[in-house]
Amino acid sequence: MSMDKTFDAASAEARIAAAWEAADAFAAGANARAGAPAFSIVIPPPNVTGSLHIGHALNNTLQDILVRWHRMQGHDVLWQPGQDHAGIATQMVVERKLAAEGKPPRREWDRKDFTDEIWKWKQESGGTIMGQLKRLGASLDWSRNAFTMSGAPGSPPGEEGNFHDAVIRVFVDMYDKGLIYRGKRLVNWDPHFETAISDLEVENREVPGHMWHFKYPLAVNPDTGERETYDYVERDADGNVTLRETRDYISIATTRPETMLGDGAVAVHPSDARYAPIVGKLCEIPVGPKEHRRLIPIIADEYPDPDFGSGAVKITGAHDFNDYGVAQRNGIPLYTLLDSKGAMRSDGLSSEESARLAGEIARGEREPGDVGQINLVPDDMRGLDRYEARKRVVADITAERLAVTYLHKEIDRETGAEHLELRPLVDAKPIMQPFGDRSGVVIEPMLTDQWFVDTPKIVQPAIDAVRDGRTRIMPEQHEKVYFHWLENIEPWTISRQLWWGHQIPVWYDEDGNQFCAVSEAEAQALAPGRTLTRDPDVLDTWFSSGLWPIGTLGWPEDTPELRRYFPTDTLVTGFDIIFFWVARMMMMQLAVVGEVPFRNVYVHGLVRDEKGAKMSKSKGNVIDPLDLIDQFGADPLRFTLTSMAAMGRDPKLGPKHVEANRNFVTKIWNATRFAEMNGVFAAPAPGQAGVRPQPQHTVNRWIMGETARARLALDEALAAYRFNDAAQGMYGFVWGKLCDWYVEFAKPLFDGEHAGETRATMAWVIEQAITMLHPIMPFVTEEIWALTGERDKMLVHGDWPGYGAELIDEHADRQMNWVIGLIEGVRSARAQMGVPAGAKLDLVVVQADDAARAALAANGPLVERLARVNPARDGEAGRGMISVAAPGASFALPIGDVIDAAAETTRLEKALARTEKDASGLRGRLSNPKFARNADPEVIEETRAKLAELDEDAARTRGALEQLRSL
RNA sequence: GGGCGGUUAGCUCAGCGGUAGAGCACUACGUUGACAUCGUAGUGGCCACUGGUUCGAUCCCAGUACCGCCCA
Repeated sequence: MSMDKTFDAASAEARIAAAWEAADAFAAGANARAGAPAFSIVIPPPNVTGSLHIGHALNNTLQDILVRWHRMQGHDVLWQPGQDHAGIATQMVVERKLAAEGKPPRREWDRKDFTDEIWKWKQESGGTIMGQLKRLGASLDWSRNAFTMSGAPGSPPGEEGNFHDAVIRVFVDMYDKGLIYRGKRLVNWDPHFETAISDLEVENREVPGHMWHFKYPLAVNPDTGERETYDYVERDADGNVTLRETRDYISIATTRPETMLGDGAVAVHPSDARYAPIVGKLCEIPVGPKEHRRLIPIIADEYPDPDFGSGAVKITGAHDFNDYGVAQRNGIPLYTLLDSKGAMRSDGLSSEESARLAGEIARGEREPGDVGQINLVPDDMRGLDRYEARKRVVADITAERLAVTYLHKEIDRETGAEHLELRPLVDAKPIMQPFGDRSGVVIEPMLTDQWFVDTPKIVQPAIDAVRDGRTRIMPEQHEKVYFHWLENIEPWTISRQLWWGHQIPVWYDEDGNQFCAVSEAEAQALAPGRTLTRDPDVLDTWFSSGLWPIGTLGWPEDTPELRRYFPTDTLVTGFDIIFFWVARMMMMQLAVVGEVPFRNVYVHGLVRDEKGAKMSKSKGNVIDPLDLIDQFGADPLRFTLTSMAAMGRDPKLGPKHVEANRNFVTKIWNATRFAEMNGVFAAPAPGQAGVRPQPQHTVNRWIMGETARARLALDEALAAYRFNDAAQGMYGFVWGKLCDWYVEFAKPLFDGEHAGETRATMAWVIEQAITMLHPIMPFVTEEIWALTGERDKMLVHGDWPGYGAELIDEHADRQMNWVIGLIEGVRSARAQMGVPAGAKLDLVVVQADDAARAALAANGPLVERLARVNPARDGEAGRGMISVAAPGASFALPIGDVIDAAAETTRLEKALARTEKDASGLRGRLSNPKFARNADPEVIEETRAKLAELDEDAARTRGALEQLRSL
């Protein structure tokens, strides 16, 4: 056997992945010891429309590390795969596909035929991301792949499963407990998809907008036939009057003039003295045909901010969430103006009839009741798009001179004549607007009938579970976010006006009574003799993903998996779905099975580009993990993401980082290759492979201790979810200890009396290193494992080491650190004095204590080789020599007559200055009486010892300097 | 406006009571039995600012500035 010069990731990864799959290596319980504890993770289900992005790569790498780590410890591991059906996104993908194929739009399809099309699409293209996860090396139990729509009516063969049953069962259960209800509420409406969406699916973005200022004339007093007037008074902070005028109008500001048509009131703050005289009076909405102008009341409410705009706010309860609240509090009717596409309504009563009824309501002559039939859109605006209607309203009001105006002065450049003009006051200013996160269109608040989960009723157990530690969220700061959201929770809109999803299991009879049951037959049994119609809406996808932990394990059946793996151990996820998903899973699992879904939640950051910018298609800075895998291999990508996964930090990723870690893979590969070339893995004695050697030589004893330290640090880091520490610790051990020192130390030993034990030790250390690295870099380690011995199982099922401090030999440790220090000292002195790297120098022992002599005697050949010196001999420092100090010893290196005394003096003085600076700091501390009085005695002792060491070091350097000067 | 973070070497980040570390980058040297995807040595920091607590603060506390993110 001989190894190639580098690891060929491209060919090896496919081969190894196939071998794992053939061996069923990731199946639940694979490699489990008898009686081992269970460890389970459910994957955050990617959208069925999704493909692997860098966030998935991070998320699944971290899960895979935990899973492989536990599996190698012999635990009973399940990593549950699956996808969610992504209602809106999937429907959108298939609608687009049909359009591209020249087929009719969805509304012209039969519902069943359309969902059949989606199922067809799902079976052809829905598995993309699963294949991509395999390329990443994710060790999910593929045989258990789940889907949030499995088992739904109409699902094709191969999509049988319990998920639909679970979802329906939970809905019925929660309905029966009064936790789900239907009601007419203001919800976020997506005019593109023509469906309600939850507030979490709305993105608020600041966009350039306009604020118009309009005058609402006060009503005409029927007694006098004149418009009402009032004294409008403005005062400064000291109460001095700054403006006083008589007005017959109230001025309001709005960013949405088209909604004026549906105004139900004008509101001012109760403390606002400017408008106190007219609260309770009526004013006129200044749009629409003159003969149908409506009067609305001026009311007082806490909502308006007196300092904002004019301080008066128009109230359109059916089209704004804040206004809705004001309308509810004050009994103001909610007039709907828009249809489901975001155009002005053209249904309902005529505008004349509507205006008449609305007028009666405003004057208190009629109870508001259900105002759904009232359509206050004037005839000539019916059917207009919302933005067209806005232009029309603004133009009409301005033409009528009811816009608030300012005097615009223009001086003619040629004639110098002044031209004065009244212009409408329009502030161009950024406004926050809601957008649908899927459609990208502006969301409309709409008054519609929807289904809600009464979240305030089920939220407390989810809060308590984290409060009392049954579920732990890491990093801790996210607990605050979690609590804050749950403590201020709003009802959750769960109905969607879509076809792709779990249809709501509620039927209505002729009178609109509701019958909720798991099937039509059962609903019919509840309503004997009545004709039932099923609610056409489907459930929010997150309602089903909320049941992911129990649903994937077979609930509502009482399966062995559910008993074995639930609650799951750890959920690994991004902070962006703490609300969407984590909090809802907590609420729902607790509501349905009375148990937390997971014990730990590890929240990782968002992968950014190397400059720290969010990746986005529009910025063009998206990094495709598959490109990186193609270019460098999956292991370097995984290692890079892991080493950047510091808790609470966003990884900043660039290709050069991955390249650097590809070099790390090459480094391990070549260390192994070196070992292999030196017969390290050749024919071990029977039974010797994998057995821990018991070497005598300090070098071998030392590296075993370092291996144990690495193992302790690694397990500690992984147990604390400090993935970056795990990766960086292994990097330091493999590169800094194993390759830089141990391999170099071993070279001379291969020819001596310790050759046998050195080969055995090196074989063991490399085996340990790849075992420990396997969870982070599964491919290259599996390959090395196969190349370096006859194995009875793959490394994916390798035995996780359990050794620790007992392998650390203090004596070997001290001695090798001394040797390393000496070699570094000699190298440093040589380099600074410009001694050619190839030149071999004498090593003169000027002075040495017993320990130093023993260390030197035991490791002579190592020092000679790595410091490039001849065997040490006793002697005096003298002309042409440079000085090197090591603990308990000083050395001199003759570098010939050409020694640059000045350079050597500079070098030593620099070293001395450093030492003295450190020493004086310590001395200052020790001489401070308060330190002596208050500090821990142990600390004082340590400080003294450190100072003594520094003093000794300084004295040695000073001696060398003196000698240099005397020559 | 409310909340949560961050500010440490040129860059990316660790450290979080005892006077600062890593990787990358940079400089010089170098093909010594695996590795140039490499080796050796080095340069580089008022640990954002201002106070406080403490024998001692990069670390704890309070405030300020700037930069992010989330929610209004």
